[in-house]
Amino acid sequence: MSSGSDQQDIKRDKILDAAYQRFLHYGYSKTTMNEIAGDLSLSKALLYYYFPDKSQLYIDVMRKLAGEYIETLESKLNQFDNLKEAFISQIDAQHDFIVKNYNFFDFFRVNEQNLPDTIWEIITEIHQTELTLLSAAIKIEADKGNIKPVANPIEVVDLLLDALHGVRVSAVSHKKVMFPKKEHLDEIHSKRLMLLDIFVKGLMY
Amino acid sequence: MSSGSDQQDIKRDKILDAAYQRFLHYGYSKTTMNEIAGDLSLSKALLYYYFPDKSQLYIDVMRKLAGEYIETLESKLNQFDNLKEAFISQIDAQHDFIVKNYNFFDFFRVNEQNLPDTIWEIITEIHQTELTLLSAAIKIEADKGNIKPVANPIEVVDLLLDALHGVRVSAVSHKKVMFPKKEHLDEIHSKRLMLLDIFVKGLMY
DNA sequence: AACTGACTATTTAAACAAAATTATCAATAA
DNA sequence: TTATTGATAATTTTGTTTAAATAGTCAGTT
Repeated sequence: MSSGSDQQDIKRDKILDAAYQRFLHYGYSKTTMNEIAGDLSLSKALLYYYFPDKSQLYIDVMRKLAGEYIETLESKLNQFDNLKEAFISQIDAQHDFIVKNYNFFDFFRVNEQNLPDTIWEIITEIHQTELTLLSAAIKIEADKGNIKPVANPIEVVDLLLDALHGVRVSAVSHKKVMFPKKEHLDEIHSKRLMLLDIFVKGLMY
Repeated sequence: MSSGSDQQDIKRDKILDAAYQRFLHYGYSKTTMNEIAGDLSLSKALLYYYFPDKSQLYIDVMRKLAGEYIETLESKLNQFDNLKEAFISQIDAQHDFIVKNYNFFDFFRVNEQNLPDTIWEIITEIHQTELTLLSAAIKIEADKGNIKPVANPIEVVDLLLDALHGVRVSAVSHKKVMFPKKEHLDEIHSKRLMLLDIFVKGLMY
Protein backbone atom coordinates (compact mmCIF):
# COMPACT_ATOMS: atom_id res chain seq x y z
CA MET A 1 0.00 0.00 0.00
CA SER A 2 2.42 2.65 1.22
CA SER A 3 5.62 2.89 -0.78
CA GLY A 4 7.87 4.17 2.03
CA SER A 5 10.29 2.07 4.07
CA ASP A 6 9.42 0.67 7.48
CA GLN A 7 11.61 3.28 9.13
CA GLN A 8 9.78 5.97 7.27
CA ASP A 9 6.42 4.61 8.31
CA ILE A 10 7.47 4.52 11.95
CA LYS A 11 8.56 8.12 11.92
CA ARG A 12 5.45 9.11 10.05
CA ASP A 13 3.44 7.46 12.76
CA LYS A 14 5.32 9.24 15.51
CA ILE A 15 4.51 12.52 13.85
CA LEU A 16 0.88 11.52 13.61
CA ASP A 17 0.84 10.73 17.33
CA ALA A 18 2.45 13.99 18.34
CA ALA A 19 0.12 15.92 16.07
CA TYR A 20 -2.87 14.09 17.50
CA GLN A 21 -1.92 15.09 21.06
CA ARG A 22 -1.56 18.72 20.08
CA PHE A 23 -4.79 18.82 18.09
CA LEU A 24 -6.60 17.06 20.90
CA HIS A 25 -5.43 19.45 23.61
CA TYR A 26 -5.33 22.76 21.78
CA GLY A 27 -7.42 22.32 18.65
CA TYR A 28 -6.36 22.71 15.03
CA SER A 29 -5.82 26.44 14.73
CA LYS A 30 -3.99 26.78 18.04
CA THR A 31 -1.30 24.23 17.31
CA THR A 32 1.60 25.23 15.13
CA MET A 33 3.82 23.06 13.04
CA ASN A 34 6.72 24.34 15.13
CA GLU A 35 5.18 22.96 18.30
CA ILE A 36 4.57 19.54 16.81
CA ALA A 37 8.14 19.45 15.55
CA GLY A 38 9.36 20.67 18.91
CA ASP A 39 7.58 17.89 20.77
CA LEU A 40 9.56 15.41 18.70
CA SER A 41 12.77 17.47 18.77
CA LEU A 42 12.68 17.72 15.03
CA SER A 43 12.79 20.63 12.67
CA LYS A 44 9.56 21.91 11.26
CA ALA A 45 10.92 21.37 7.78
CA LEU A 46 10.94 17.65 8.34
CA LEU A 47 7.21 17.62 8.87
CA TYR A 48 6.91 18.93 5.35
CA TYR A 49 9.07 16.10 4.18
CA TYR A 50 6.50 13.61 5.47
CA PHE A 51 3.32 15.59 4.92
CA PRO A 52 2.48 18.05 2.15
CA ASP A 53 0.85 20.57 4.49
CA LYS A 54 -0.78 21.08 7.86
CA SER A 55 -4.33 20.25 6.83
CA GLN A 56 -3.17 17.01 5.23
CA LEU A 57 -1.45 16.10 8.49
CA TYR A 58 -4.70 16.71 10.33
CA ILE A 59 -6.64 14.67 7.82
CA ASP A 60 -4.23 11.76 8.14
CA VAL A 61 -4.62 11.80 11.91
CA MET A 62 -8.37 11.80 11.38
CA ARG A 63 -8.06 8.88 9.01
CA LYS A 64 -6.16 6.93 11.62
CA LEU A 65 -8.76 7.65 14.30
CA ALA A 66 -11.54 6.67 11.93
CA GLY A 67 -9.79 3.39 11.20
CA GLU A 68 -9.55 2.59 14.90
CA TYR A 69 -13.19 3.50 15.42
CA ILE A 70 -14.29 1.26 12.59
CA GLU A 71 -12.23 -1.59 14.01
CA THR A 72 -13.81 -1.41 17.45
CA LEU A 73 -17.21 -1.14 15.82
CA GLU A 74 -16.62 -4.25 13.74
CA SER A 75 -15.35 -6.27 16.69
CA LYS A 76 -18.25 -5.16 18.87
CA LEU A 77 -20.88 -5.93 16.26
CA ASN A 78 -19.41 -9.29 15.43
CA GLN A 79 -21.60 -10.93 17.99
CA PHE A 80 -24.78 -9.72 19.73
CA ASP A 81 -27.65 -11.30 21.60
CA ASN A 82 -30.46 -9.26 20.13
CA LEU A 83 -31.02 -6.33 17.80
CA LYS A 84 -31.36 -3.82 20.56
CA GLU A 85 -27.99 -4.78 21.97
CA ALA A 86 -26.36 -4.40 18.60
CA PHE A 87 -27.66 -0.86 18.34
CA ILE A 88 -26.61 -0.10 21.89
CA SER A 89 -23.10 -1.17 21.00
CA GLN A 90 -23.08 1.31 18.16
CA ILE A 91 -24.48 4.08 20.32
CA ASP A 92 -21.87 3.48 22.99
CA ALA A 93 -18.98 3.19 20.57
CA GLN A 94 -19.87 6.39 18.79
CA HIS A 95 -20.42 8.14 22.07
CA ASP A 96 -17.02 7.13 23.41
CA PHE A 97 -15.38 8.11 20.15
CA ILE A 98 -16.82 11.60 20.27
CA VAL A 99 -16.20 12.17 23.97
CA LYS A 100 -12.63 10.97 23.79
CA ASN A 101 -11.75 13.15 20.81
CA TYR A 102 -13.97 16.06 21.68
CA ASN A 103 -11.39 18.81 21.23
CA PHE A 104 -9.88 17.22 18.19
CA PHE A 105 -13.09 17.94 16.33
CA ASP A 106 -12.90 21.68 16.84
CA PHE A 107 -11.60 21.71 13.28
CA PHE A 108 -15.11 20.71 12.26
CA ARG A 109 -16.71 23.53 14.21
CA VAL A 110 -14.35 26.16 12.84
CA ASN A 111 -14.59 25.07 9.19
CA GLU A 112 -18.25 24.21 9.64
CA GLN A 113 -19.48 24.79 6.09
CA ASN A 114 -16.52 24.00 3.89
CA LEU A 115 -14.81 20.91 5.23
CA PRO A 116 -12.29 19.44 2.78
CA ASP A 117 -13.64 16.68 0.56
CA THR A 118 -11.24 14.21 2.11
CA ILE A 119 -12.80 14.73 5.52
CA TRP A 120 -16.22 14.12 4.05
CA GLU A 121 -14.96 10.92 2.51
CA ILE A 122 -13.82 9.72 5.93
CA ILE A 123 -17.14 10.65 7.51
CA THR A 124 -18.95 8.86 4.73
CA GLU A 125 -16.80 5.78 5.18
CA ILE A 126 -17.64 5.65 8.89
CA HIS A 127 -21.30 6.11 8.17
CA GLN A 128 -21.20 3.47 5.49
CA THR A 129 -19.62 1.00 7.89
CA GLU A 130 -22.29 1.65 10.48
CA LEU A 131 -25.00 1.14 7.89
CA THR A 132 -23.49 -2.09 6.66
CA LEU A 133 -22.91 -3.63 10.08
CA LEU A 134 -26.25 -2.66 11.55
CA SER A 135 -28.30 -3.56 8.51
CA ALA A 136 -26.61 -6.95 8.58
CA ALA A 137 -27.77 -7.28 12.18
CA ILE A 138 -31.30 -6.46 11.10
CA LYS A 139 -31.18 -9.08 8.37
CA ILE A 140 -29.97 -11.72 10.81
CA GLU A 141 -32.71 -10.94 13.29
CA ALA A 142 -35.30 -10.90 10.54
CA ASP A 143 -34.13 -14.30 9.31
CA LYS A 144 -34.36 -15.64 12.84
CA GLY A 145 -37.92 -14.38 12.89
CA ASN A 146 -37.31 -12.11 15.88
CA ILE A 147 -38.56 -9.09 13.94
CA LYS A 148 -40.71 -8.49 10.89
CA PRO A 149 -39.03 -8.89 7.51
CA VAL A 150 -37.56 -5.53 6.53
CA ALA A 151 -37.71 -4.53 2.86
CA ASN A 152 -34.78 -2.14 2.96
CA PRO A 153 -32.65 -2.61 6.09
CA ILE A 154 -30.11 0.06 5.15
CA GLU A 155 -32.81 2.65 4.85
CA VAL A 156 -34.18 1.71 8.24
CA VAL A 157 -30.77 1.89 9.89
CA ASP A 158 -30.11 5.22 8.24
CA LEU A 159 -33.35 6.49 9.67
CA LEU A 160 -32.57 5.30 13.17
CA LEU A 161 -29.11 6.83 13.10
CA ASP A 162 -30.62 10.13 12.02
CA ALA A 163 -33.16 9.93 14.80
CA LEU A 164 -30.52 9.12 17.41
CA HIS A 165 -28.47 12.00 16.14
CA GLY A 166 -31.48 14.24 16.66
CA VAL A 167 -31.64 13.29 20.32
CA ARG A 168 -28.14 14.62 20.74
CA VAL A 169 -28.65 17.77 18.71
CA SER A 170 -31.90 18.69 20.41
CA ALA A 171 -30.58 17.98 23.87
CA VAL A 172 -27.84 20.52 23.42
CA SER A 173 -29.73 23.13 21.43
CA HIS A 174 -32.22 23.38 24.29
CA LYS A 175 -29.31 24.03 26.61
CA LYS A 176 -28.07 26.88 24.41
CA VAL A 177 -24.77 25.23 23.61
CA MET A 178 -23.47 23.51 20.51
CA PHE A 179 -21.78 20.51 22.01
CA PRO A 180 -22.94 18.43 24.93
CA LYS A 181 -21.32 18.77 28.30
CA LYS A 182 -20.57 15.87 30.59
CA GLU A 183 -23.76 16.34 32.57
CA HIS A 184 -25.91 16.11 29.44
CA LEU A 185 -24.39 12.89 28.26
CA ASP A 186 -26.33 10.67 30.62
CA GLU A 187 -29.54 12.37 29.65
CA ILE A 188 -28.78 11.89 25.96
CA HIS A 189 -27.85 8.30 26.52
CA SER A 190 -31.02 7.40 28.38
CA LYS A 191 -33.17 9.23 25.84
CA ARG A 192 -31.51 7.27 23.08
CA LEU A 193 -32.21 4.00 24.81
CA MET A 194 -35.84 4.97 25.18
CA LEU A 195 -36.08 5.90 21.51
CA LEU A 196 -34.35 2.70 20.56
CA ASP A 197 -36.84 0.75 22.62
CA ILE A 198 -39.84 2.21 20.83
CA PHE A 199 -38.16 1.97 17.45
CA VAL A 200 -37.24 -1.68 17.81
CA LYS A 201 -40.75 -2.48 19.01
CA GLY A 202 -41.96 -0.78 15.84
CA LEU A 203 -39.98 -3.34 13.86
CA MET A 204 -41.56 -6.29 15.63
CA TYR A 205 -44.70 -8.16 14.81
CA MET B 1 -52.96 43.31 28.42
CA SER B 2 -51.35 46.17 26.50
CA SER B 3 -51.85 49.60 28.07
CA GLY B 4 -51.65 51.66 24.84
CA SER B 5 -54.59 53.06 22.88
CA ASP B 6 -56.10 51.29 19.89
CA GLN B 7 -54.49 53.81 17.58
CA GLN B 8 -51.15 53.10 19.13
CA ASP B 9 -51.59 49.37 18.74
CA ILE B 10 -52.52 49.74 15.09
CA LYS B 11 -49.42 51.78 14.32
CA ARG B 12 -47.28 49.42 16.34
CA ASP B 13 -48.62 46.62 14.23
CA LYS B 14 -47.87 48.46 10.99
CA ILE B 15 -44.30 48.86 12.13
CA LEU B 16 -44.11 45.17 12.97
CA ASP B 17 -45.37 44.31 9.48
CA ALA B 18 -42.88 46.58 7.74
CA ALA B 19 -40.07 45.27 9.90
CA TYR B 20 -41.10 41.69 9.17
CA GLN B 21 -40.94 42.28 5.42
CA ARG B 22 -37.47 43.79 5.67
CA PHE B 23 -36.16 41.07 8.00
CA LEU B 24 -37.66 38.40 5.79
CA HIS B 25 -36.12 39.72 2.57
CA TYR B 26 -32.78 41.03 3.77
CA GLY B 27 -32.16 39.44 7.17
CA TYR B 28 -31.62 41.14 10.48
CA SER B 29 -28.22 42.74 10.03
CA LYS B 30 -28.89 44.03 6.54
CA THR B 31 -32.02 45.99 7.36
CA THR B 32 -31.62 49.37 8.96
CA MET B 33 -34.05 51.22 11.16
CA ASN B 34 -33.98 53.99 8.57
CA GLU B 35 -35.25 51.64 5.89
CA ILE B 36 -38.10 50.36 8.01
CA ALA B 37 -39.07 53.93 8.84
CA GLY B 38 -38.72 54.89 5.18
CA ASP B 39 -41.08 52.12 4.07
CA LEU B 40 -43.74 53.65 6.29
CA SER B 41 -42.77 57.25 5.51
CA LEU B 42 -42.00 57.84 9.14
CA SER B 43 -38.99 59.16 10.95
CA LYS B 44 -36.60 56.71 12.47
CA ALA B 45 -37.06 58.39 15.83
CA LEU B 46 -40.67 57.28 15.88
CA LEU B 47 -39.63 53.65 15.79
CA TYR B 48 -37.83 54.29 19.04
CA TYR B 49 -41.01 55.78 20.41
CA TYR B 50 -42.73 52.44 19.90
CA PHE B 51 -39.83 50.05 20.46
CA PRO B 52 -36.88 50.40 22.80
CA ASP B 53 -34.33 49.14 20.28
CA LYS B 54 -33.81 47.15 17.10
CA SER B 55 -33.42 43.75 18.69
CA GLN B 56 -36.61 44.23 20.69
CA LEU B 57 -38.40 45.08 17.46
CA TYR B 58 -37.13 41.86 15.94
CA ILE B 59 -38.15 39.88 18.99
CA ASP B 60 -41.64 41.33 18.90
CA VAL B 61 -42.00 40.34 15.25
CA MET B 62 -40.82 36.88 16.23
CA ARG B 63 -43.37 36.79 19.03
CA LYS B 64 -46.12 37.63 16.57
CA LEU B 65 -45.04 34.91 14.16
CA ALA B 66 -44.86 32.41 16.98
CA GLY B 67 -48.37 33.32 18.06
CA GLU B 68 -49.69 32.72 14.56
CA TYR B 69 -47.85 29.42 14.34
CA ILE B 70 -49.28 28.27 17.64
CA GLU B 71 -52.75 29.25 16.48
CA THR B 72 -52.59 27.19 13.29
CA LEU B 73 -51.17 24.31 15.26
CA GLU B 74 -54.02 24.41 17.76
CA SER B 75 -56.66 24.58 15.06
CA LYS B 76 -55.06 21.75 13.10
CA LEU B 77 -54.70 19.52 16.13
CA ASN B 78 -58.20 20.16 17.33
CA GLN B 79 -59.45 17.20 15.38
CA PHE B 80 -57.63 14.22 13.90
CA ASP B 81 -58.53 10.76 12.69
CA ASN B 82 -55.61 8.87 14.15
CA LEU B 83 -52.38 9.51 15.99
CA LYS B 84 -50.25 9.40 12.91
CA GLU B 85 -52.29 12.10 11.26
CA ALA B 86 -51.94 14.32 14.30
CA PHE B 87 -48.19 14.07 14.09
CA ILE B 88 -48.23 14.64 10.37
CA SER B 89 -50.15 17.85 10.96
CA GLN B 90 -47.42 19.01 13.31
CA ILE B 91 -44.67 18.04 10.91
CA ASP B 92 -46.34 19.90 8.06
CA ALA B 93 -47.13 22.98 10.11
CA GLN B 94 -43.60 23.28 11.41
CA HIS B 95 -42.22 22.65 7.96
CA ASP B 96 -44.34 25.39 6.41
CA PHE B 97 -43.45 27.78 9.20
CA ILE B 98 -39.74 27.30 8.65
CA VAL B 99 -39.88 27.43 4.87
CA LYS B 100 -42.04 30.54 4.80
CA ASN B 101 -39.83 32.46 7.21
CA TYR B 102 -36.52 30.98 6.14
CA ASN B 103 -34.62 34.26 5.75
CA PHE B 104 -36.18 35.77 8.79
CA PHE B 105 -34.30 33.24 10.89
CA ASP B 106 -30.88 34.33 9.69
CA PHE B 107 -30.75 36.17 13.01
CA PHE B 108 -30.52 32.74 14.62
CA ARG B 109 -27.67 31.64 12.42
CA VAL B 110 -25.66 34.82 13.01
CA ASN B 111 -26.16 34.92 16.77
CA GLU B 112 -25.96 31.11 16.92
CA GLN B 113 -24.63 30.66 20.46
CA ASN B 114 -25.91 33.65 22.38
CA LEU B 115 -29.50 34.23 21.42
CA PRO B 116 -31.30 36.64 23.76
CA ASP B 117 -33.21 35.00 26.58
CA THR B 118 -36.46 36.36 25.20
CA ILE B 119 -35.98 34.44 21.99
CA TRP B 120 -35.38 31.28 23.95
CA GLU B 121 -38.56 31.89 25.87
CA ILE B 122 -40.49 32.08 22.61
CA ILE B 123 -38.87 28.90 21.31
CA THR B 124 -39.67 27.19 24.58
CA GLU B 125 -43.27 28.35 24.40
CA ILE B 126 -43.66 26.88 20.92
CA HIS B 127 -42.07 23.64 22.01
CA GLN B 128 -44.28 23.50 25.08
CA THR B 129 -47.37 23.96 22.96
CA GLU B 130 -46.33 21.15 20.65
CA LEU B 131 -45.72 18.89 23.62
CA THR B 132 -49.05 19.69 25.19
CA LEU B 133 -51.11 19.26 22.04
CA LEU B 134 -49.44 16.08 20.86
CA SER B 135 -49.31 14.41 24.25
CA ALA B 136 -53.04 15.13 24.55
CA ALA B 137 -53.48 13.34 21.24
CA ILE B 138 -51.57 10.38 22.60
CA LYS B 139 -53.74 10.26 25.70
CA ILE B 140 -56.90 10.31 23.62
CA GLU B 141 -55.69 7.48 21.40
CA ALA B 142 -54.57 5.50 24.43
CA ASP B 143 -57.96 5.96 26.06
CA LYS B 144 -59.62 4.80 22.86
CA GLY B 145 -57.45 1.73 23.06
CA ASN B 146 -55.85 2.39 19.69
CA ILE B 147 -52.38 2.30 21.22
CA LYS B 148 -50.79 0.96 24.37
CA PRO B 149 -51.23 3.01 27.52
CA VAL B 150 -48.32 5.46 27.72
CA ALA B 151 -46.85 6.18 31.15
CA ASN B 152 -45.42 9.59 30.27
CA PRO B 153 -46.86 10.95 27.01
CA ILE B 154 -44.96 14.21 27.15
CA GLU B 155 -41.67 12.38 27.37
CA VAL B 156 -42.61 10.26 24.38
CA VAL B 157 -43.63 13.26 22.29
CA ASP B 158 -40.43 15.04 23.25
CA LEU B 159 -38.50 12.05 22.06
CA LEU B 160 -40.29 11.88 18.75
CA LEU B 161 -39.82 15.58 18.10
CA ASP B 162 -36.10 15.21 18.80
CA ALA B 163 -35.93 12.25 16.45
CA LEU B 164 -37.77 14.11 13.70
CA HIS B 165 -35.46 17.03 14.18
CA GLY B 166 -32.56 14.66 13.67
CA VAL B 167 -33.88 13.64 10.27
CA ARG B 168 -33.67 17.25 9.20
CA VAL B 169 -30.26 17.91 10.70
CA SER B 170 -28.70 14.78 9.28
CA ALA B 171 -30.21 15.27 5.87
CA VAL B 172 -28.51 18.62 5.53
CA SER B 173 -25.22 17.83 7.23
CA HIS B 174 -24.69 15.03 4.73
CA LYS B 175 -25.18 17.60 2.00
CA LYS B 176 -22.55 19.89 3.49
CA VAL B 177 -24.97 22.75 4.13
CA MET B 178 -26.55 24.06 7.28
CA PHE B 179 -30.06 24.68 6.13
CA PRO B 180 -32.09 22.52 3.81
CA LYS B 181 -32.68 23.55 0.24
CA LYS B 182 -35.91 23.11 -1.60
CA GLU B 183 -34.83 19.87 -3.20
CA HIS B 184 -34.01 18.30 0.17
CA LEU B 185 -37.37 19.10 1.69
CA ASP B 186 -39.22 16.29 0.00
CA GLU B 187 -36.57 13.82 1.06
CA ILE B 188 -36.76 15.03 4.65
CA HIS B 189 -40.51 14.89 4.59
CA SER B 190 -40.69 11.34 3.34
CA LYS B 191 -38.02 10.19 5.78
CA ARG B 192 -40.00 11.72 8.59
CA LEU B 193 -43.13 9.92 7.53
CA MET B 194 -41.21 6.66 7.49
CA LEU B 195 -39.80 7.29 10.93
CA LEU B 196 -43.21 8.26 12.20
CA ASP B 197 -44.62 5.05 10.84
CA ILE B 198 -42.17 2.87 12.73
CA PHE B 199 -42.42 4.98 15.84
CA VAL B 200 -46.20 4.83 15.99
CA LYS B 201 -46.12 1.09 15.41
CA GLY B 202 -43.76 0.91 18.38
CA LEU B 203 -46.50 2.48 20.49
CA MET B 204 -49.09 -0.09 19.46
CA TYR B 205 -49.87 -3.43 21.01
C1' DA C 1 -49.48 61.92 22.97
C1' DA C 2 -47.51 61.46 18.47
C1' DC C 3 -43.94 62.87 15.92
C1' DT C 4 -39.45 64.93 13.84
C1' DG C 5 -34.72 66.94 12.65
C1' DA C 6 -30.52 67.36 14.25
C1' DC C 7 -27.40 65.46 17.20
C1' DT C 8 -24.33 61.87 19.71
C1' DA C 9 -22.72 57.17 20.51
C1' DT C 10 -21.67 52.77 18.82
C1' DT C 11 -20.75 49.45 15.50
C1' DT C 12 -18.99 47.99 11.23
C1' DA C 13 -15.71 48.31 7.25
C1' DA C 14 -11.47 49.49 4.98
C1' DA C 15 -6.74 50.15 4.80
C1' DC C 16 -2.56 49.31 6.38
C1' DA C 17 1.39 47.71 9.12
C1' DA C 18 3.29 44.26 12.26
C1' DA C 19 3.57 39.72 13.91
C1' DA C 20 2.90 34.96 13.62
C1' DT C 21 2.78 30.96 11.01
C1' DT C 22 2.88 28.19 6.99
C1' DA C 23 5.58 26.54 3.40
C1' DT C 24 9.95 26.23 0.44
C1' DC C 25 14.65 25.15 -0.69
C1' DA C 26 19.53 24.94 -1.08
C1' DA C 27 22.89 22.88 1.71
C1' DT C 28 24.47 19.09 4.79
C1' DA C 29 24.86 14.69 7.23
C1' DA C 30 23.81 9.73 7.41
C1' DT D 1 19.94 8.33 -2.20
C1' DT D 2 17.29 9.37 1.98
C1' DA D 3 16.67 12.05 6.00
C1' DT D 4 17.38 16.35 8.05
C1' DT D 5 18.06 21.31 8.94
C1' DG D 6 18.66 26.60 9.07
C1' DA D 7 17.61 30.32 6.63
C1' DT D 8 14.26 32.53 3.96
C1' DA D 9 10.07 33.47 1.20
C1' DA D 10 5.00 33.55 1.06
C1' DT D 11 0.83 33.70 3.29
C1' DT D 12 -2.35 34.30 6.98
C1' DT D 13 -3.66 36.25 11.19
C1' DT D 14 -3.75 40.03 14.36
C1' DG D 15 -3.78 44.63 15.77
C1' DT D 16 -4.36 49.61 14.81
C1' DT D 17 -6.06 53.51 12.88
C1' DT D 18 -9.46 56.04 10.42
C1' DA D 19 -13.70 56.73 7.94
C1' DA D 20 -18.31 55.50 7.11
C1' DA D 21 -22.66 53.55 8.40
C1' DT D 22 -25.98 52.79 11.63
C1' DA D 23 -28.10 52.69 16.20
C1' DG D 24 -29.94 55.36 19.56
C1' DT D 25 -31.12 60.14 22.09
C1' DC D 26 -33.34 64.43 22.89
C1' DA D 27 -35.04 69.12 22.79
C1' DG D 28 -38.55 71.00 20.48
C1' DT D 29 -42.91 71.06 17.22
C1' DT D 30 -47.61 69.77 15.91
